[in-house]
Amino acid sequence: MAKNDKREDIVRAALELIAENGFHGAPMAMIAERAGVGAGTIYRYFENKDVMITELFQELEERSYPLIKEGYDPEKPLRERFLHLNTALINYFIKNPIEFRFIEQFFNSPYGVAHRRDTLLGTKEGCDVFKELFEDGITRQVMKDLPIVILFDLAFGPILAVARDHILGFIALDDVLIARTVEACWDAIKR
Amino acid sequence: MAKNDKREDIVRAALELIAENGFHGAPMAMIAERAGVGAGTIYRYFENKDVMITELFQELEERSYPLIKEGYDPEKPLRERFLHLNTALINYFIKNPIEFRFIEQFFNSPYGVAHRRDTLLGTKEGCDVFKELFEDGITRQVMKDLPIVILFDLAFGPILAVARDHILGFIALDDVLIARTVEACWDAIKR
DNA sequence: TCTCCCGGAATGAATGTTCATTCCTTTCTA
DNA sequence: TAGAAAGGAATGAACATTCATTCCGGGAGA
Repeated sequence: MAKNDKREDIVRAALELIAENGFHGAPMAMIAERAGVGAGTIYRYFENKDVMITELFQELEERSYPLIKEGYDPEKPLRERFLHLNTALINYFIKNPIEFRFIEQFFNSPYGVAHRRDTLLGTKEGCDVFKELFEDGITRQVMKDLPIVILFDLAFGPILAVARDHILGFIALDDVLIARTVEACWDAIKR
Repeated sequence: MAKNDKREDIVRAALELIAENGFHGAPMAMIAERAGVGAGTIYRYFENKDVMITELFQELEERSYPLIKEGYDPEKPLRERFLHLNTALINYFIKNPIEFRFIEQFFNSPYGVAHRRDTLLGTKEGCDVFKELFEDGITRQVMKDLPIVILFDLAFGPILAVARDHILGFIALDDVLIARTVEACWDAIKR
């Protein structure tokens, strides 16, 4: 029990500090202090900082994936499925700003490039639902016949940008604005 | 003459190393070595690393802005103007991958957030042409009536993502693919 | 024409700081 | 009381920055 508590404290502290200040604004000593833990203790739970960051990301991924798929019905029409997923995604981001900022940092770092390479090219599970959705959309001629990667970019590029602008305070998203933004993404990929 | 040469060498070396390895993979000593210059020499041209990075970005901005505006005709119809600008932008990125990667690093760092704040909220010149274009599009009811910031994100989010994926080798863009991607961005923002 | 200085430019070893990681000590727990 | 867990001072590597020293071009004087 105490073991998991301590690990949880470290994870939360690392997440917060990295989200706030980036990887290089989150020294291990500072993470330890915020977690209320000795500097050496972190190394009882994680081999080193790199491993810690990678595991942190994986845990976030596993935690968020079910939330985003919640209520997803693969029998519904394509458009509806897309709107559902993208709305869930943007809502997850703005309701979990700390997590979002960490994910952003992760993707914009060497870790993220490797991860993207595995996901897009390799044989790694992950965005299965999205991939299926796009492949389905192309074969049924509902979406533009573009490489999957470009469809991804058209669909998620703006979502990430909008979420970031909301979290940084450049816009104030509400449900209406979110719905209209997601619709606009649909316009970009639909035929 | 020799003076500018040396400064040029430093700028080029810094640009390359930061684009390749990020800010933290480009120590001053390494920049100096690649520039063929003593470590102390850099400080004859730039007050410190922060100032160097900021000036680097400003120089890139000044150099690229005219290239993107080249051939832009404010009298043409909105759609045509948008396609022209966005195509020029993506072409600039994929023809200058080093510059693109540096700009990406810059925007995904505390430097970039400050810059974005100034550009979007403050009274800083910069994306005048784009801002005018979007405002024009909204008042003429050709574009969706969304906050300018969201239109920016819909238009440029995918462009950045696609350029990155091309440069990292995840897709191979050609003129046709570029044209179709830019059209898709137009679909996202048009009414 | 040749020599000798002078001053700014360039250099890179030295400095001080920040950090990840280690490892010996202390504190729990069973 | 033994053994595991936690703590945090110590270590050493990596860095940005400084500064005493060297280099070099060109101008004055012979």
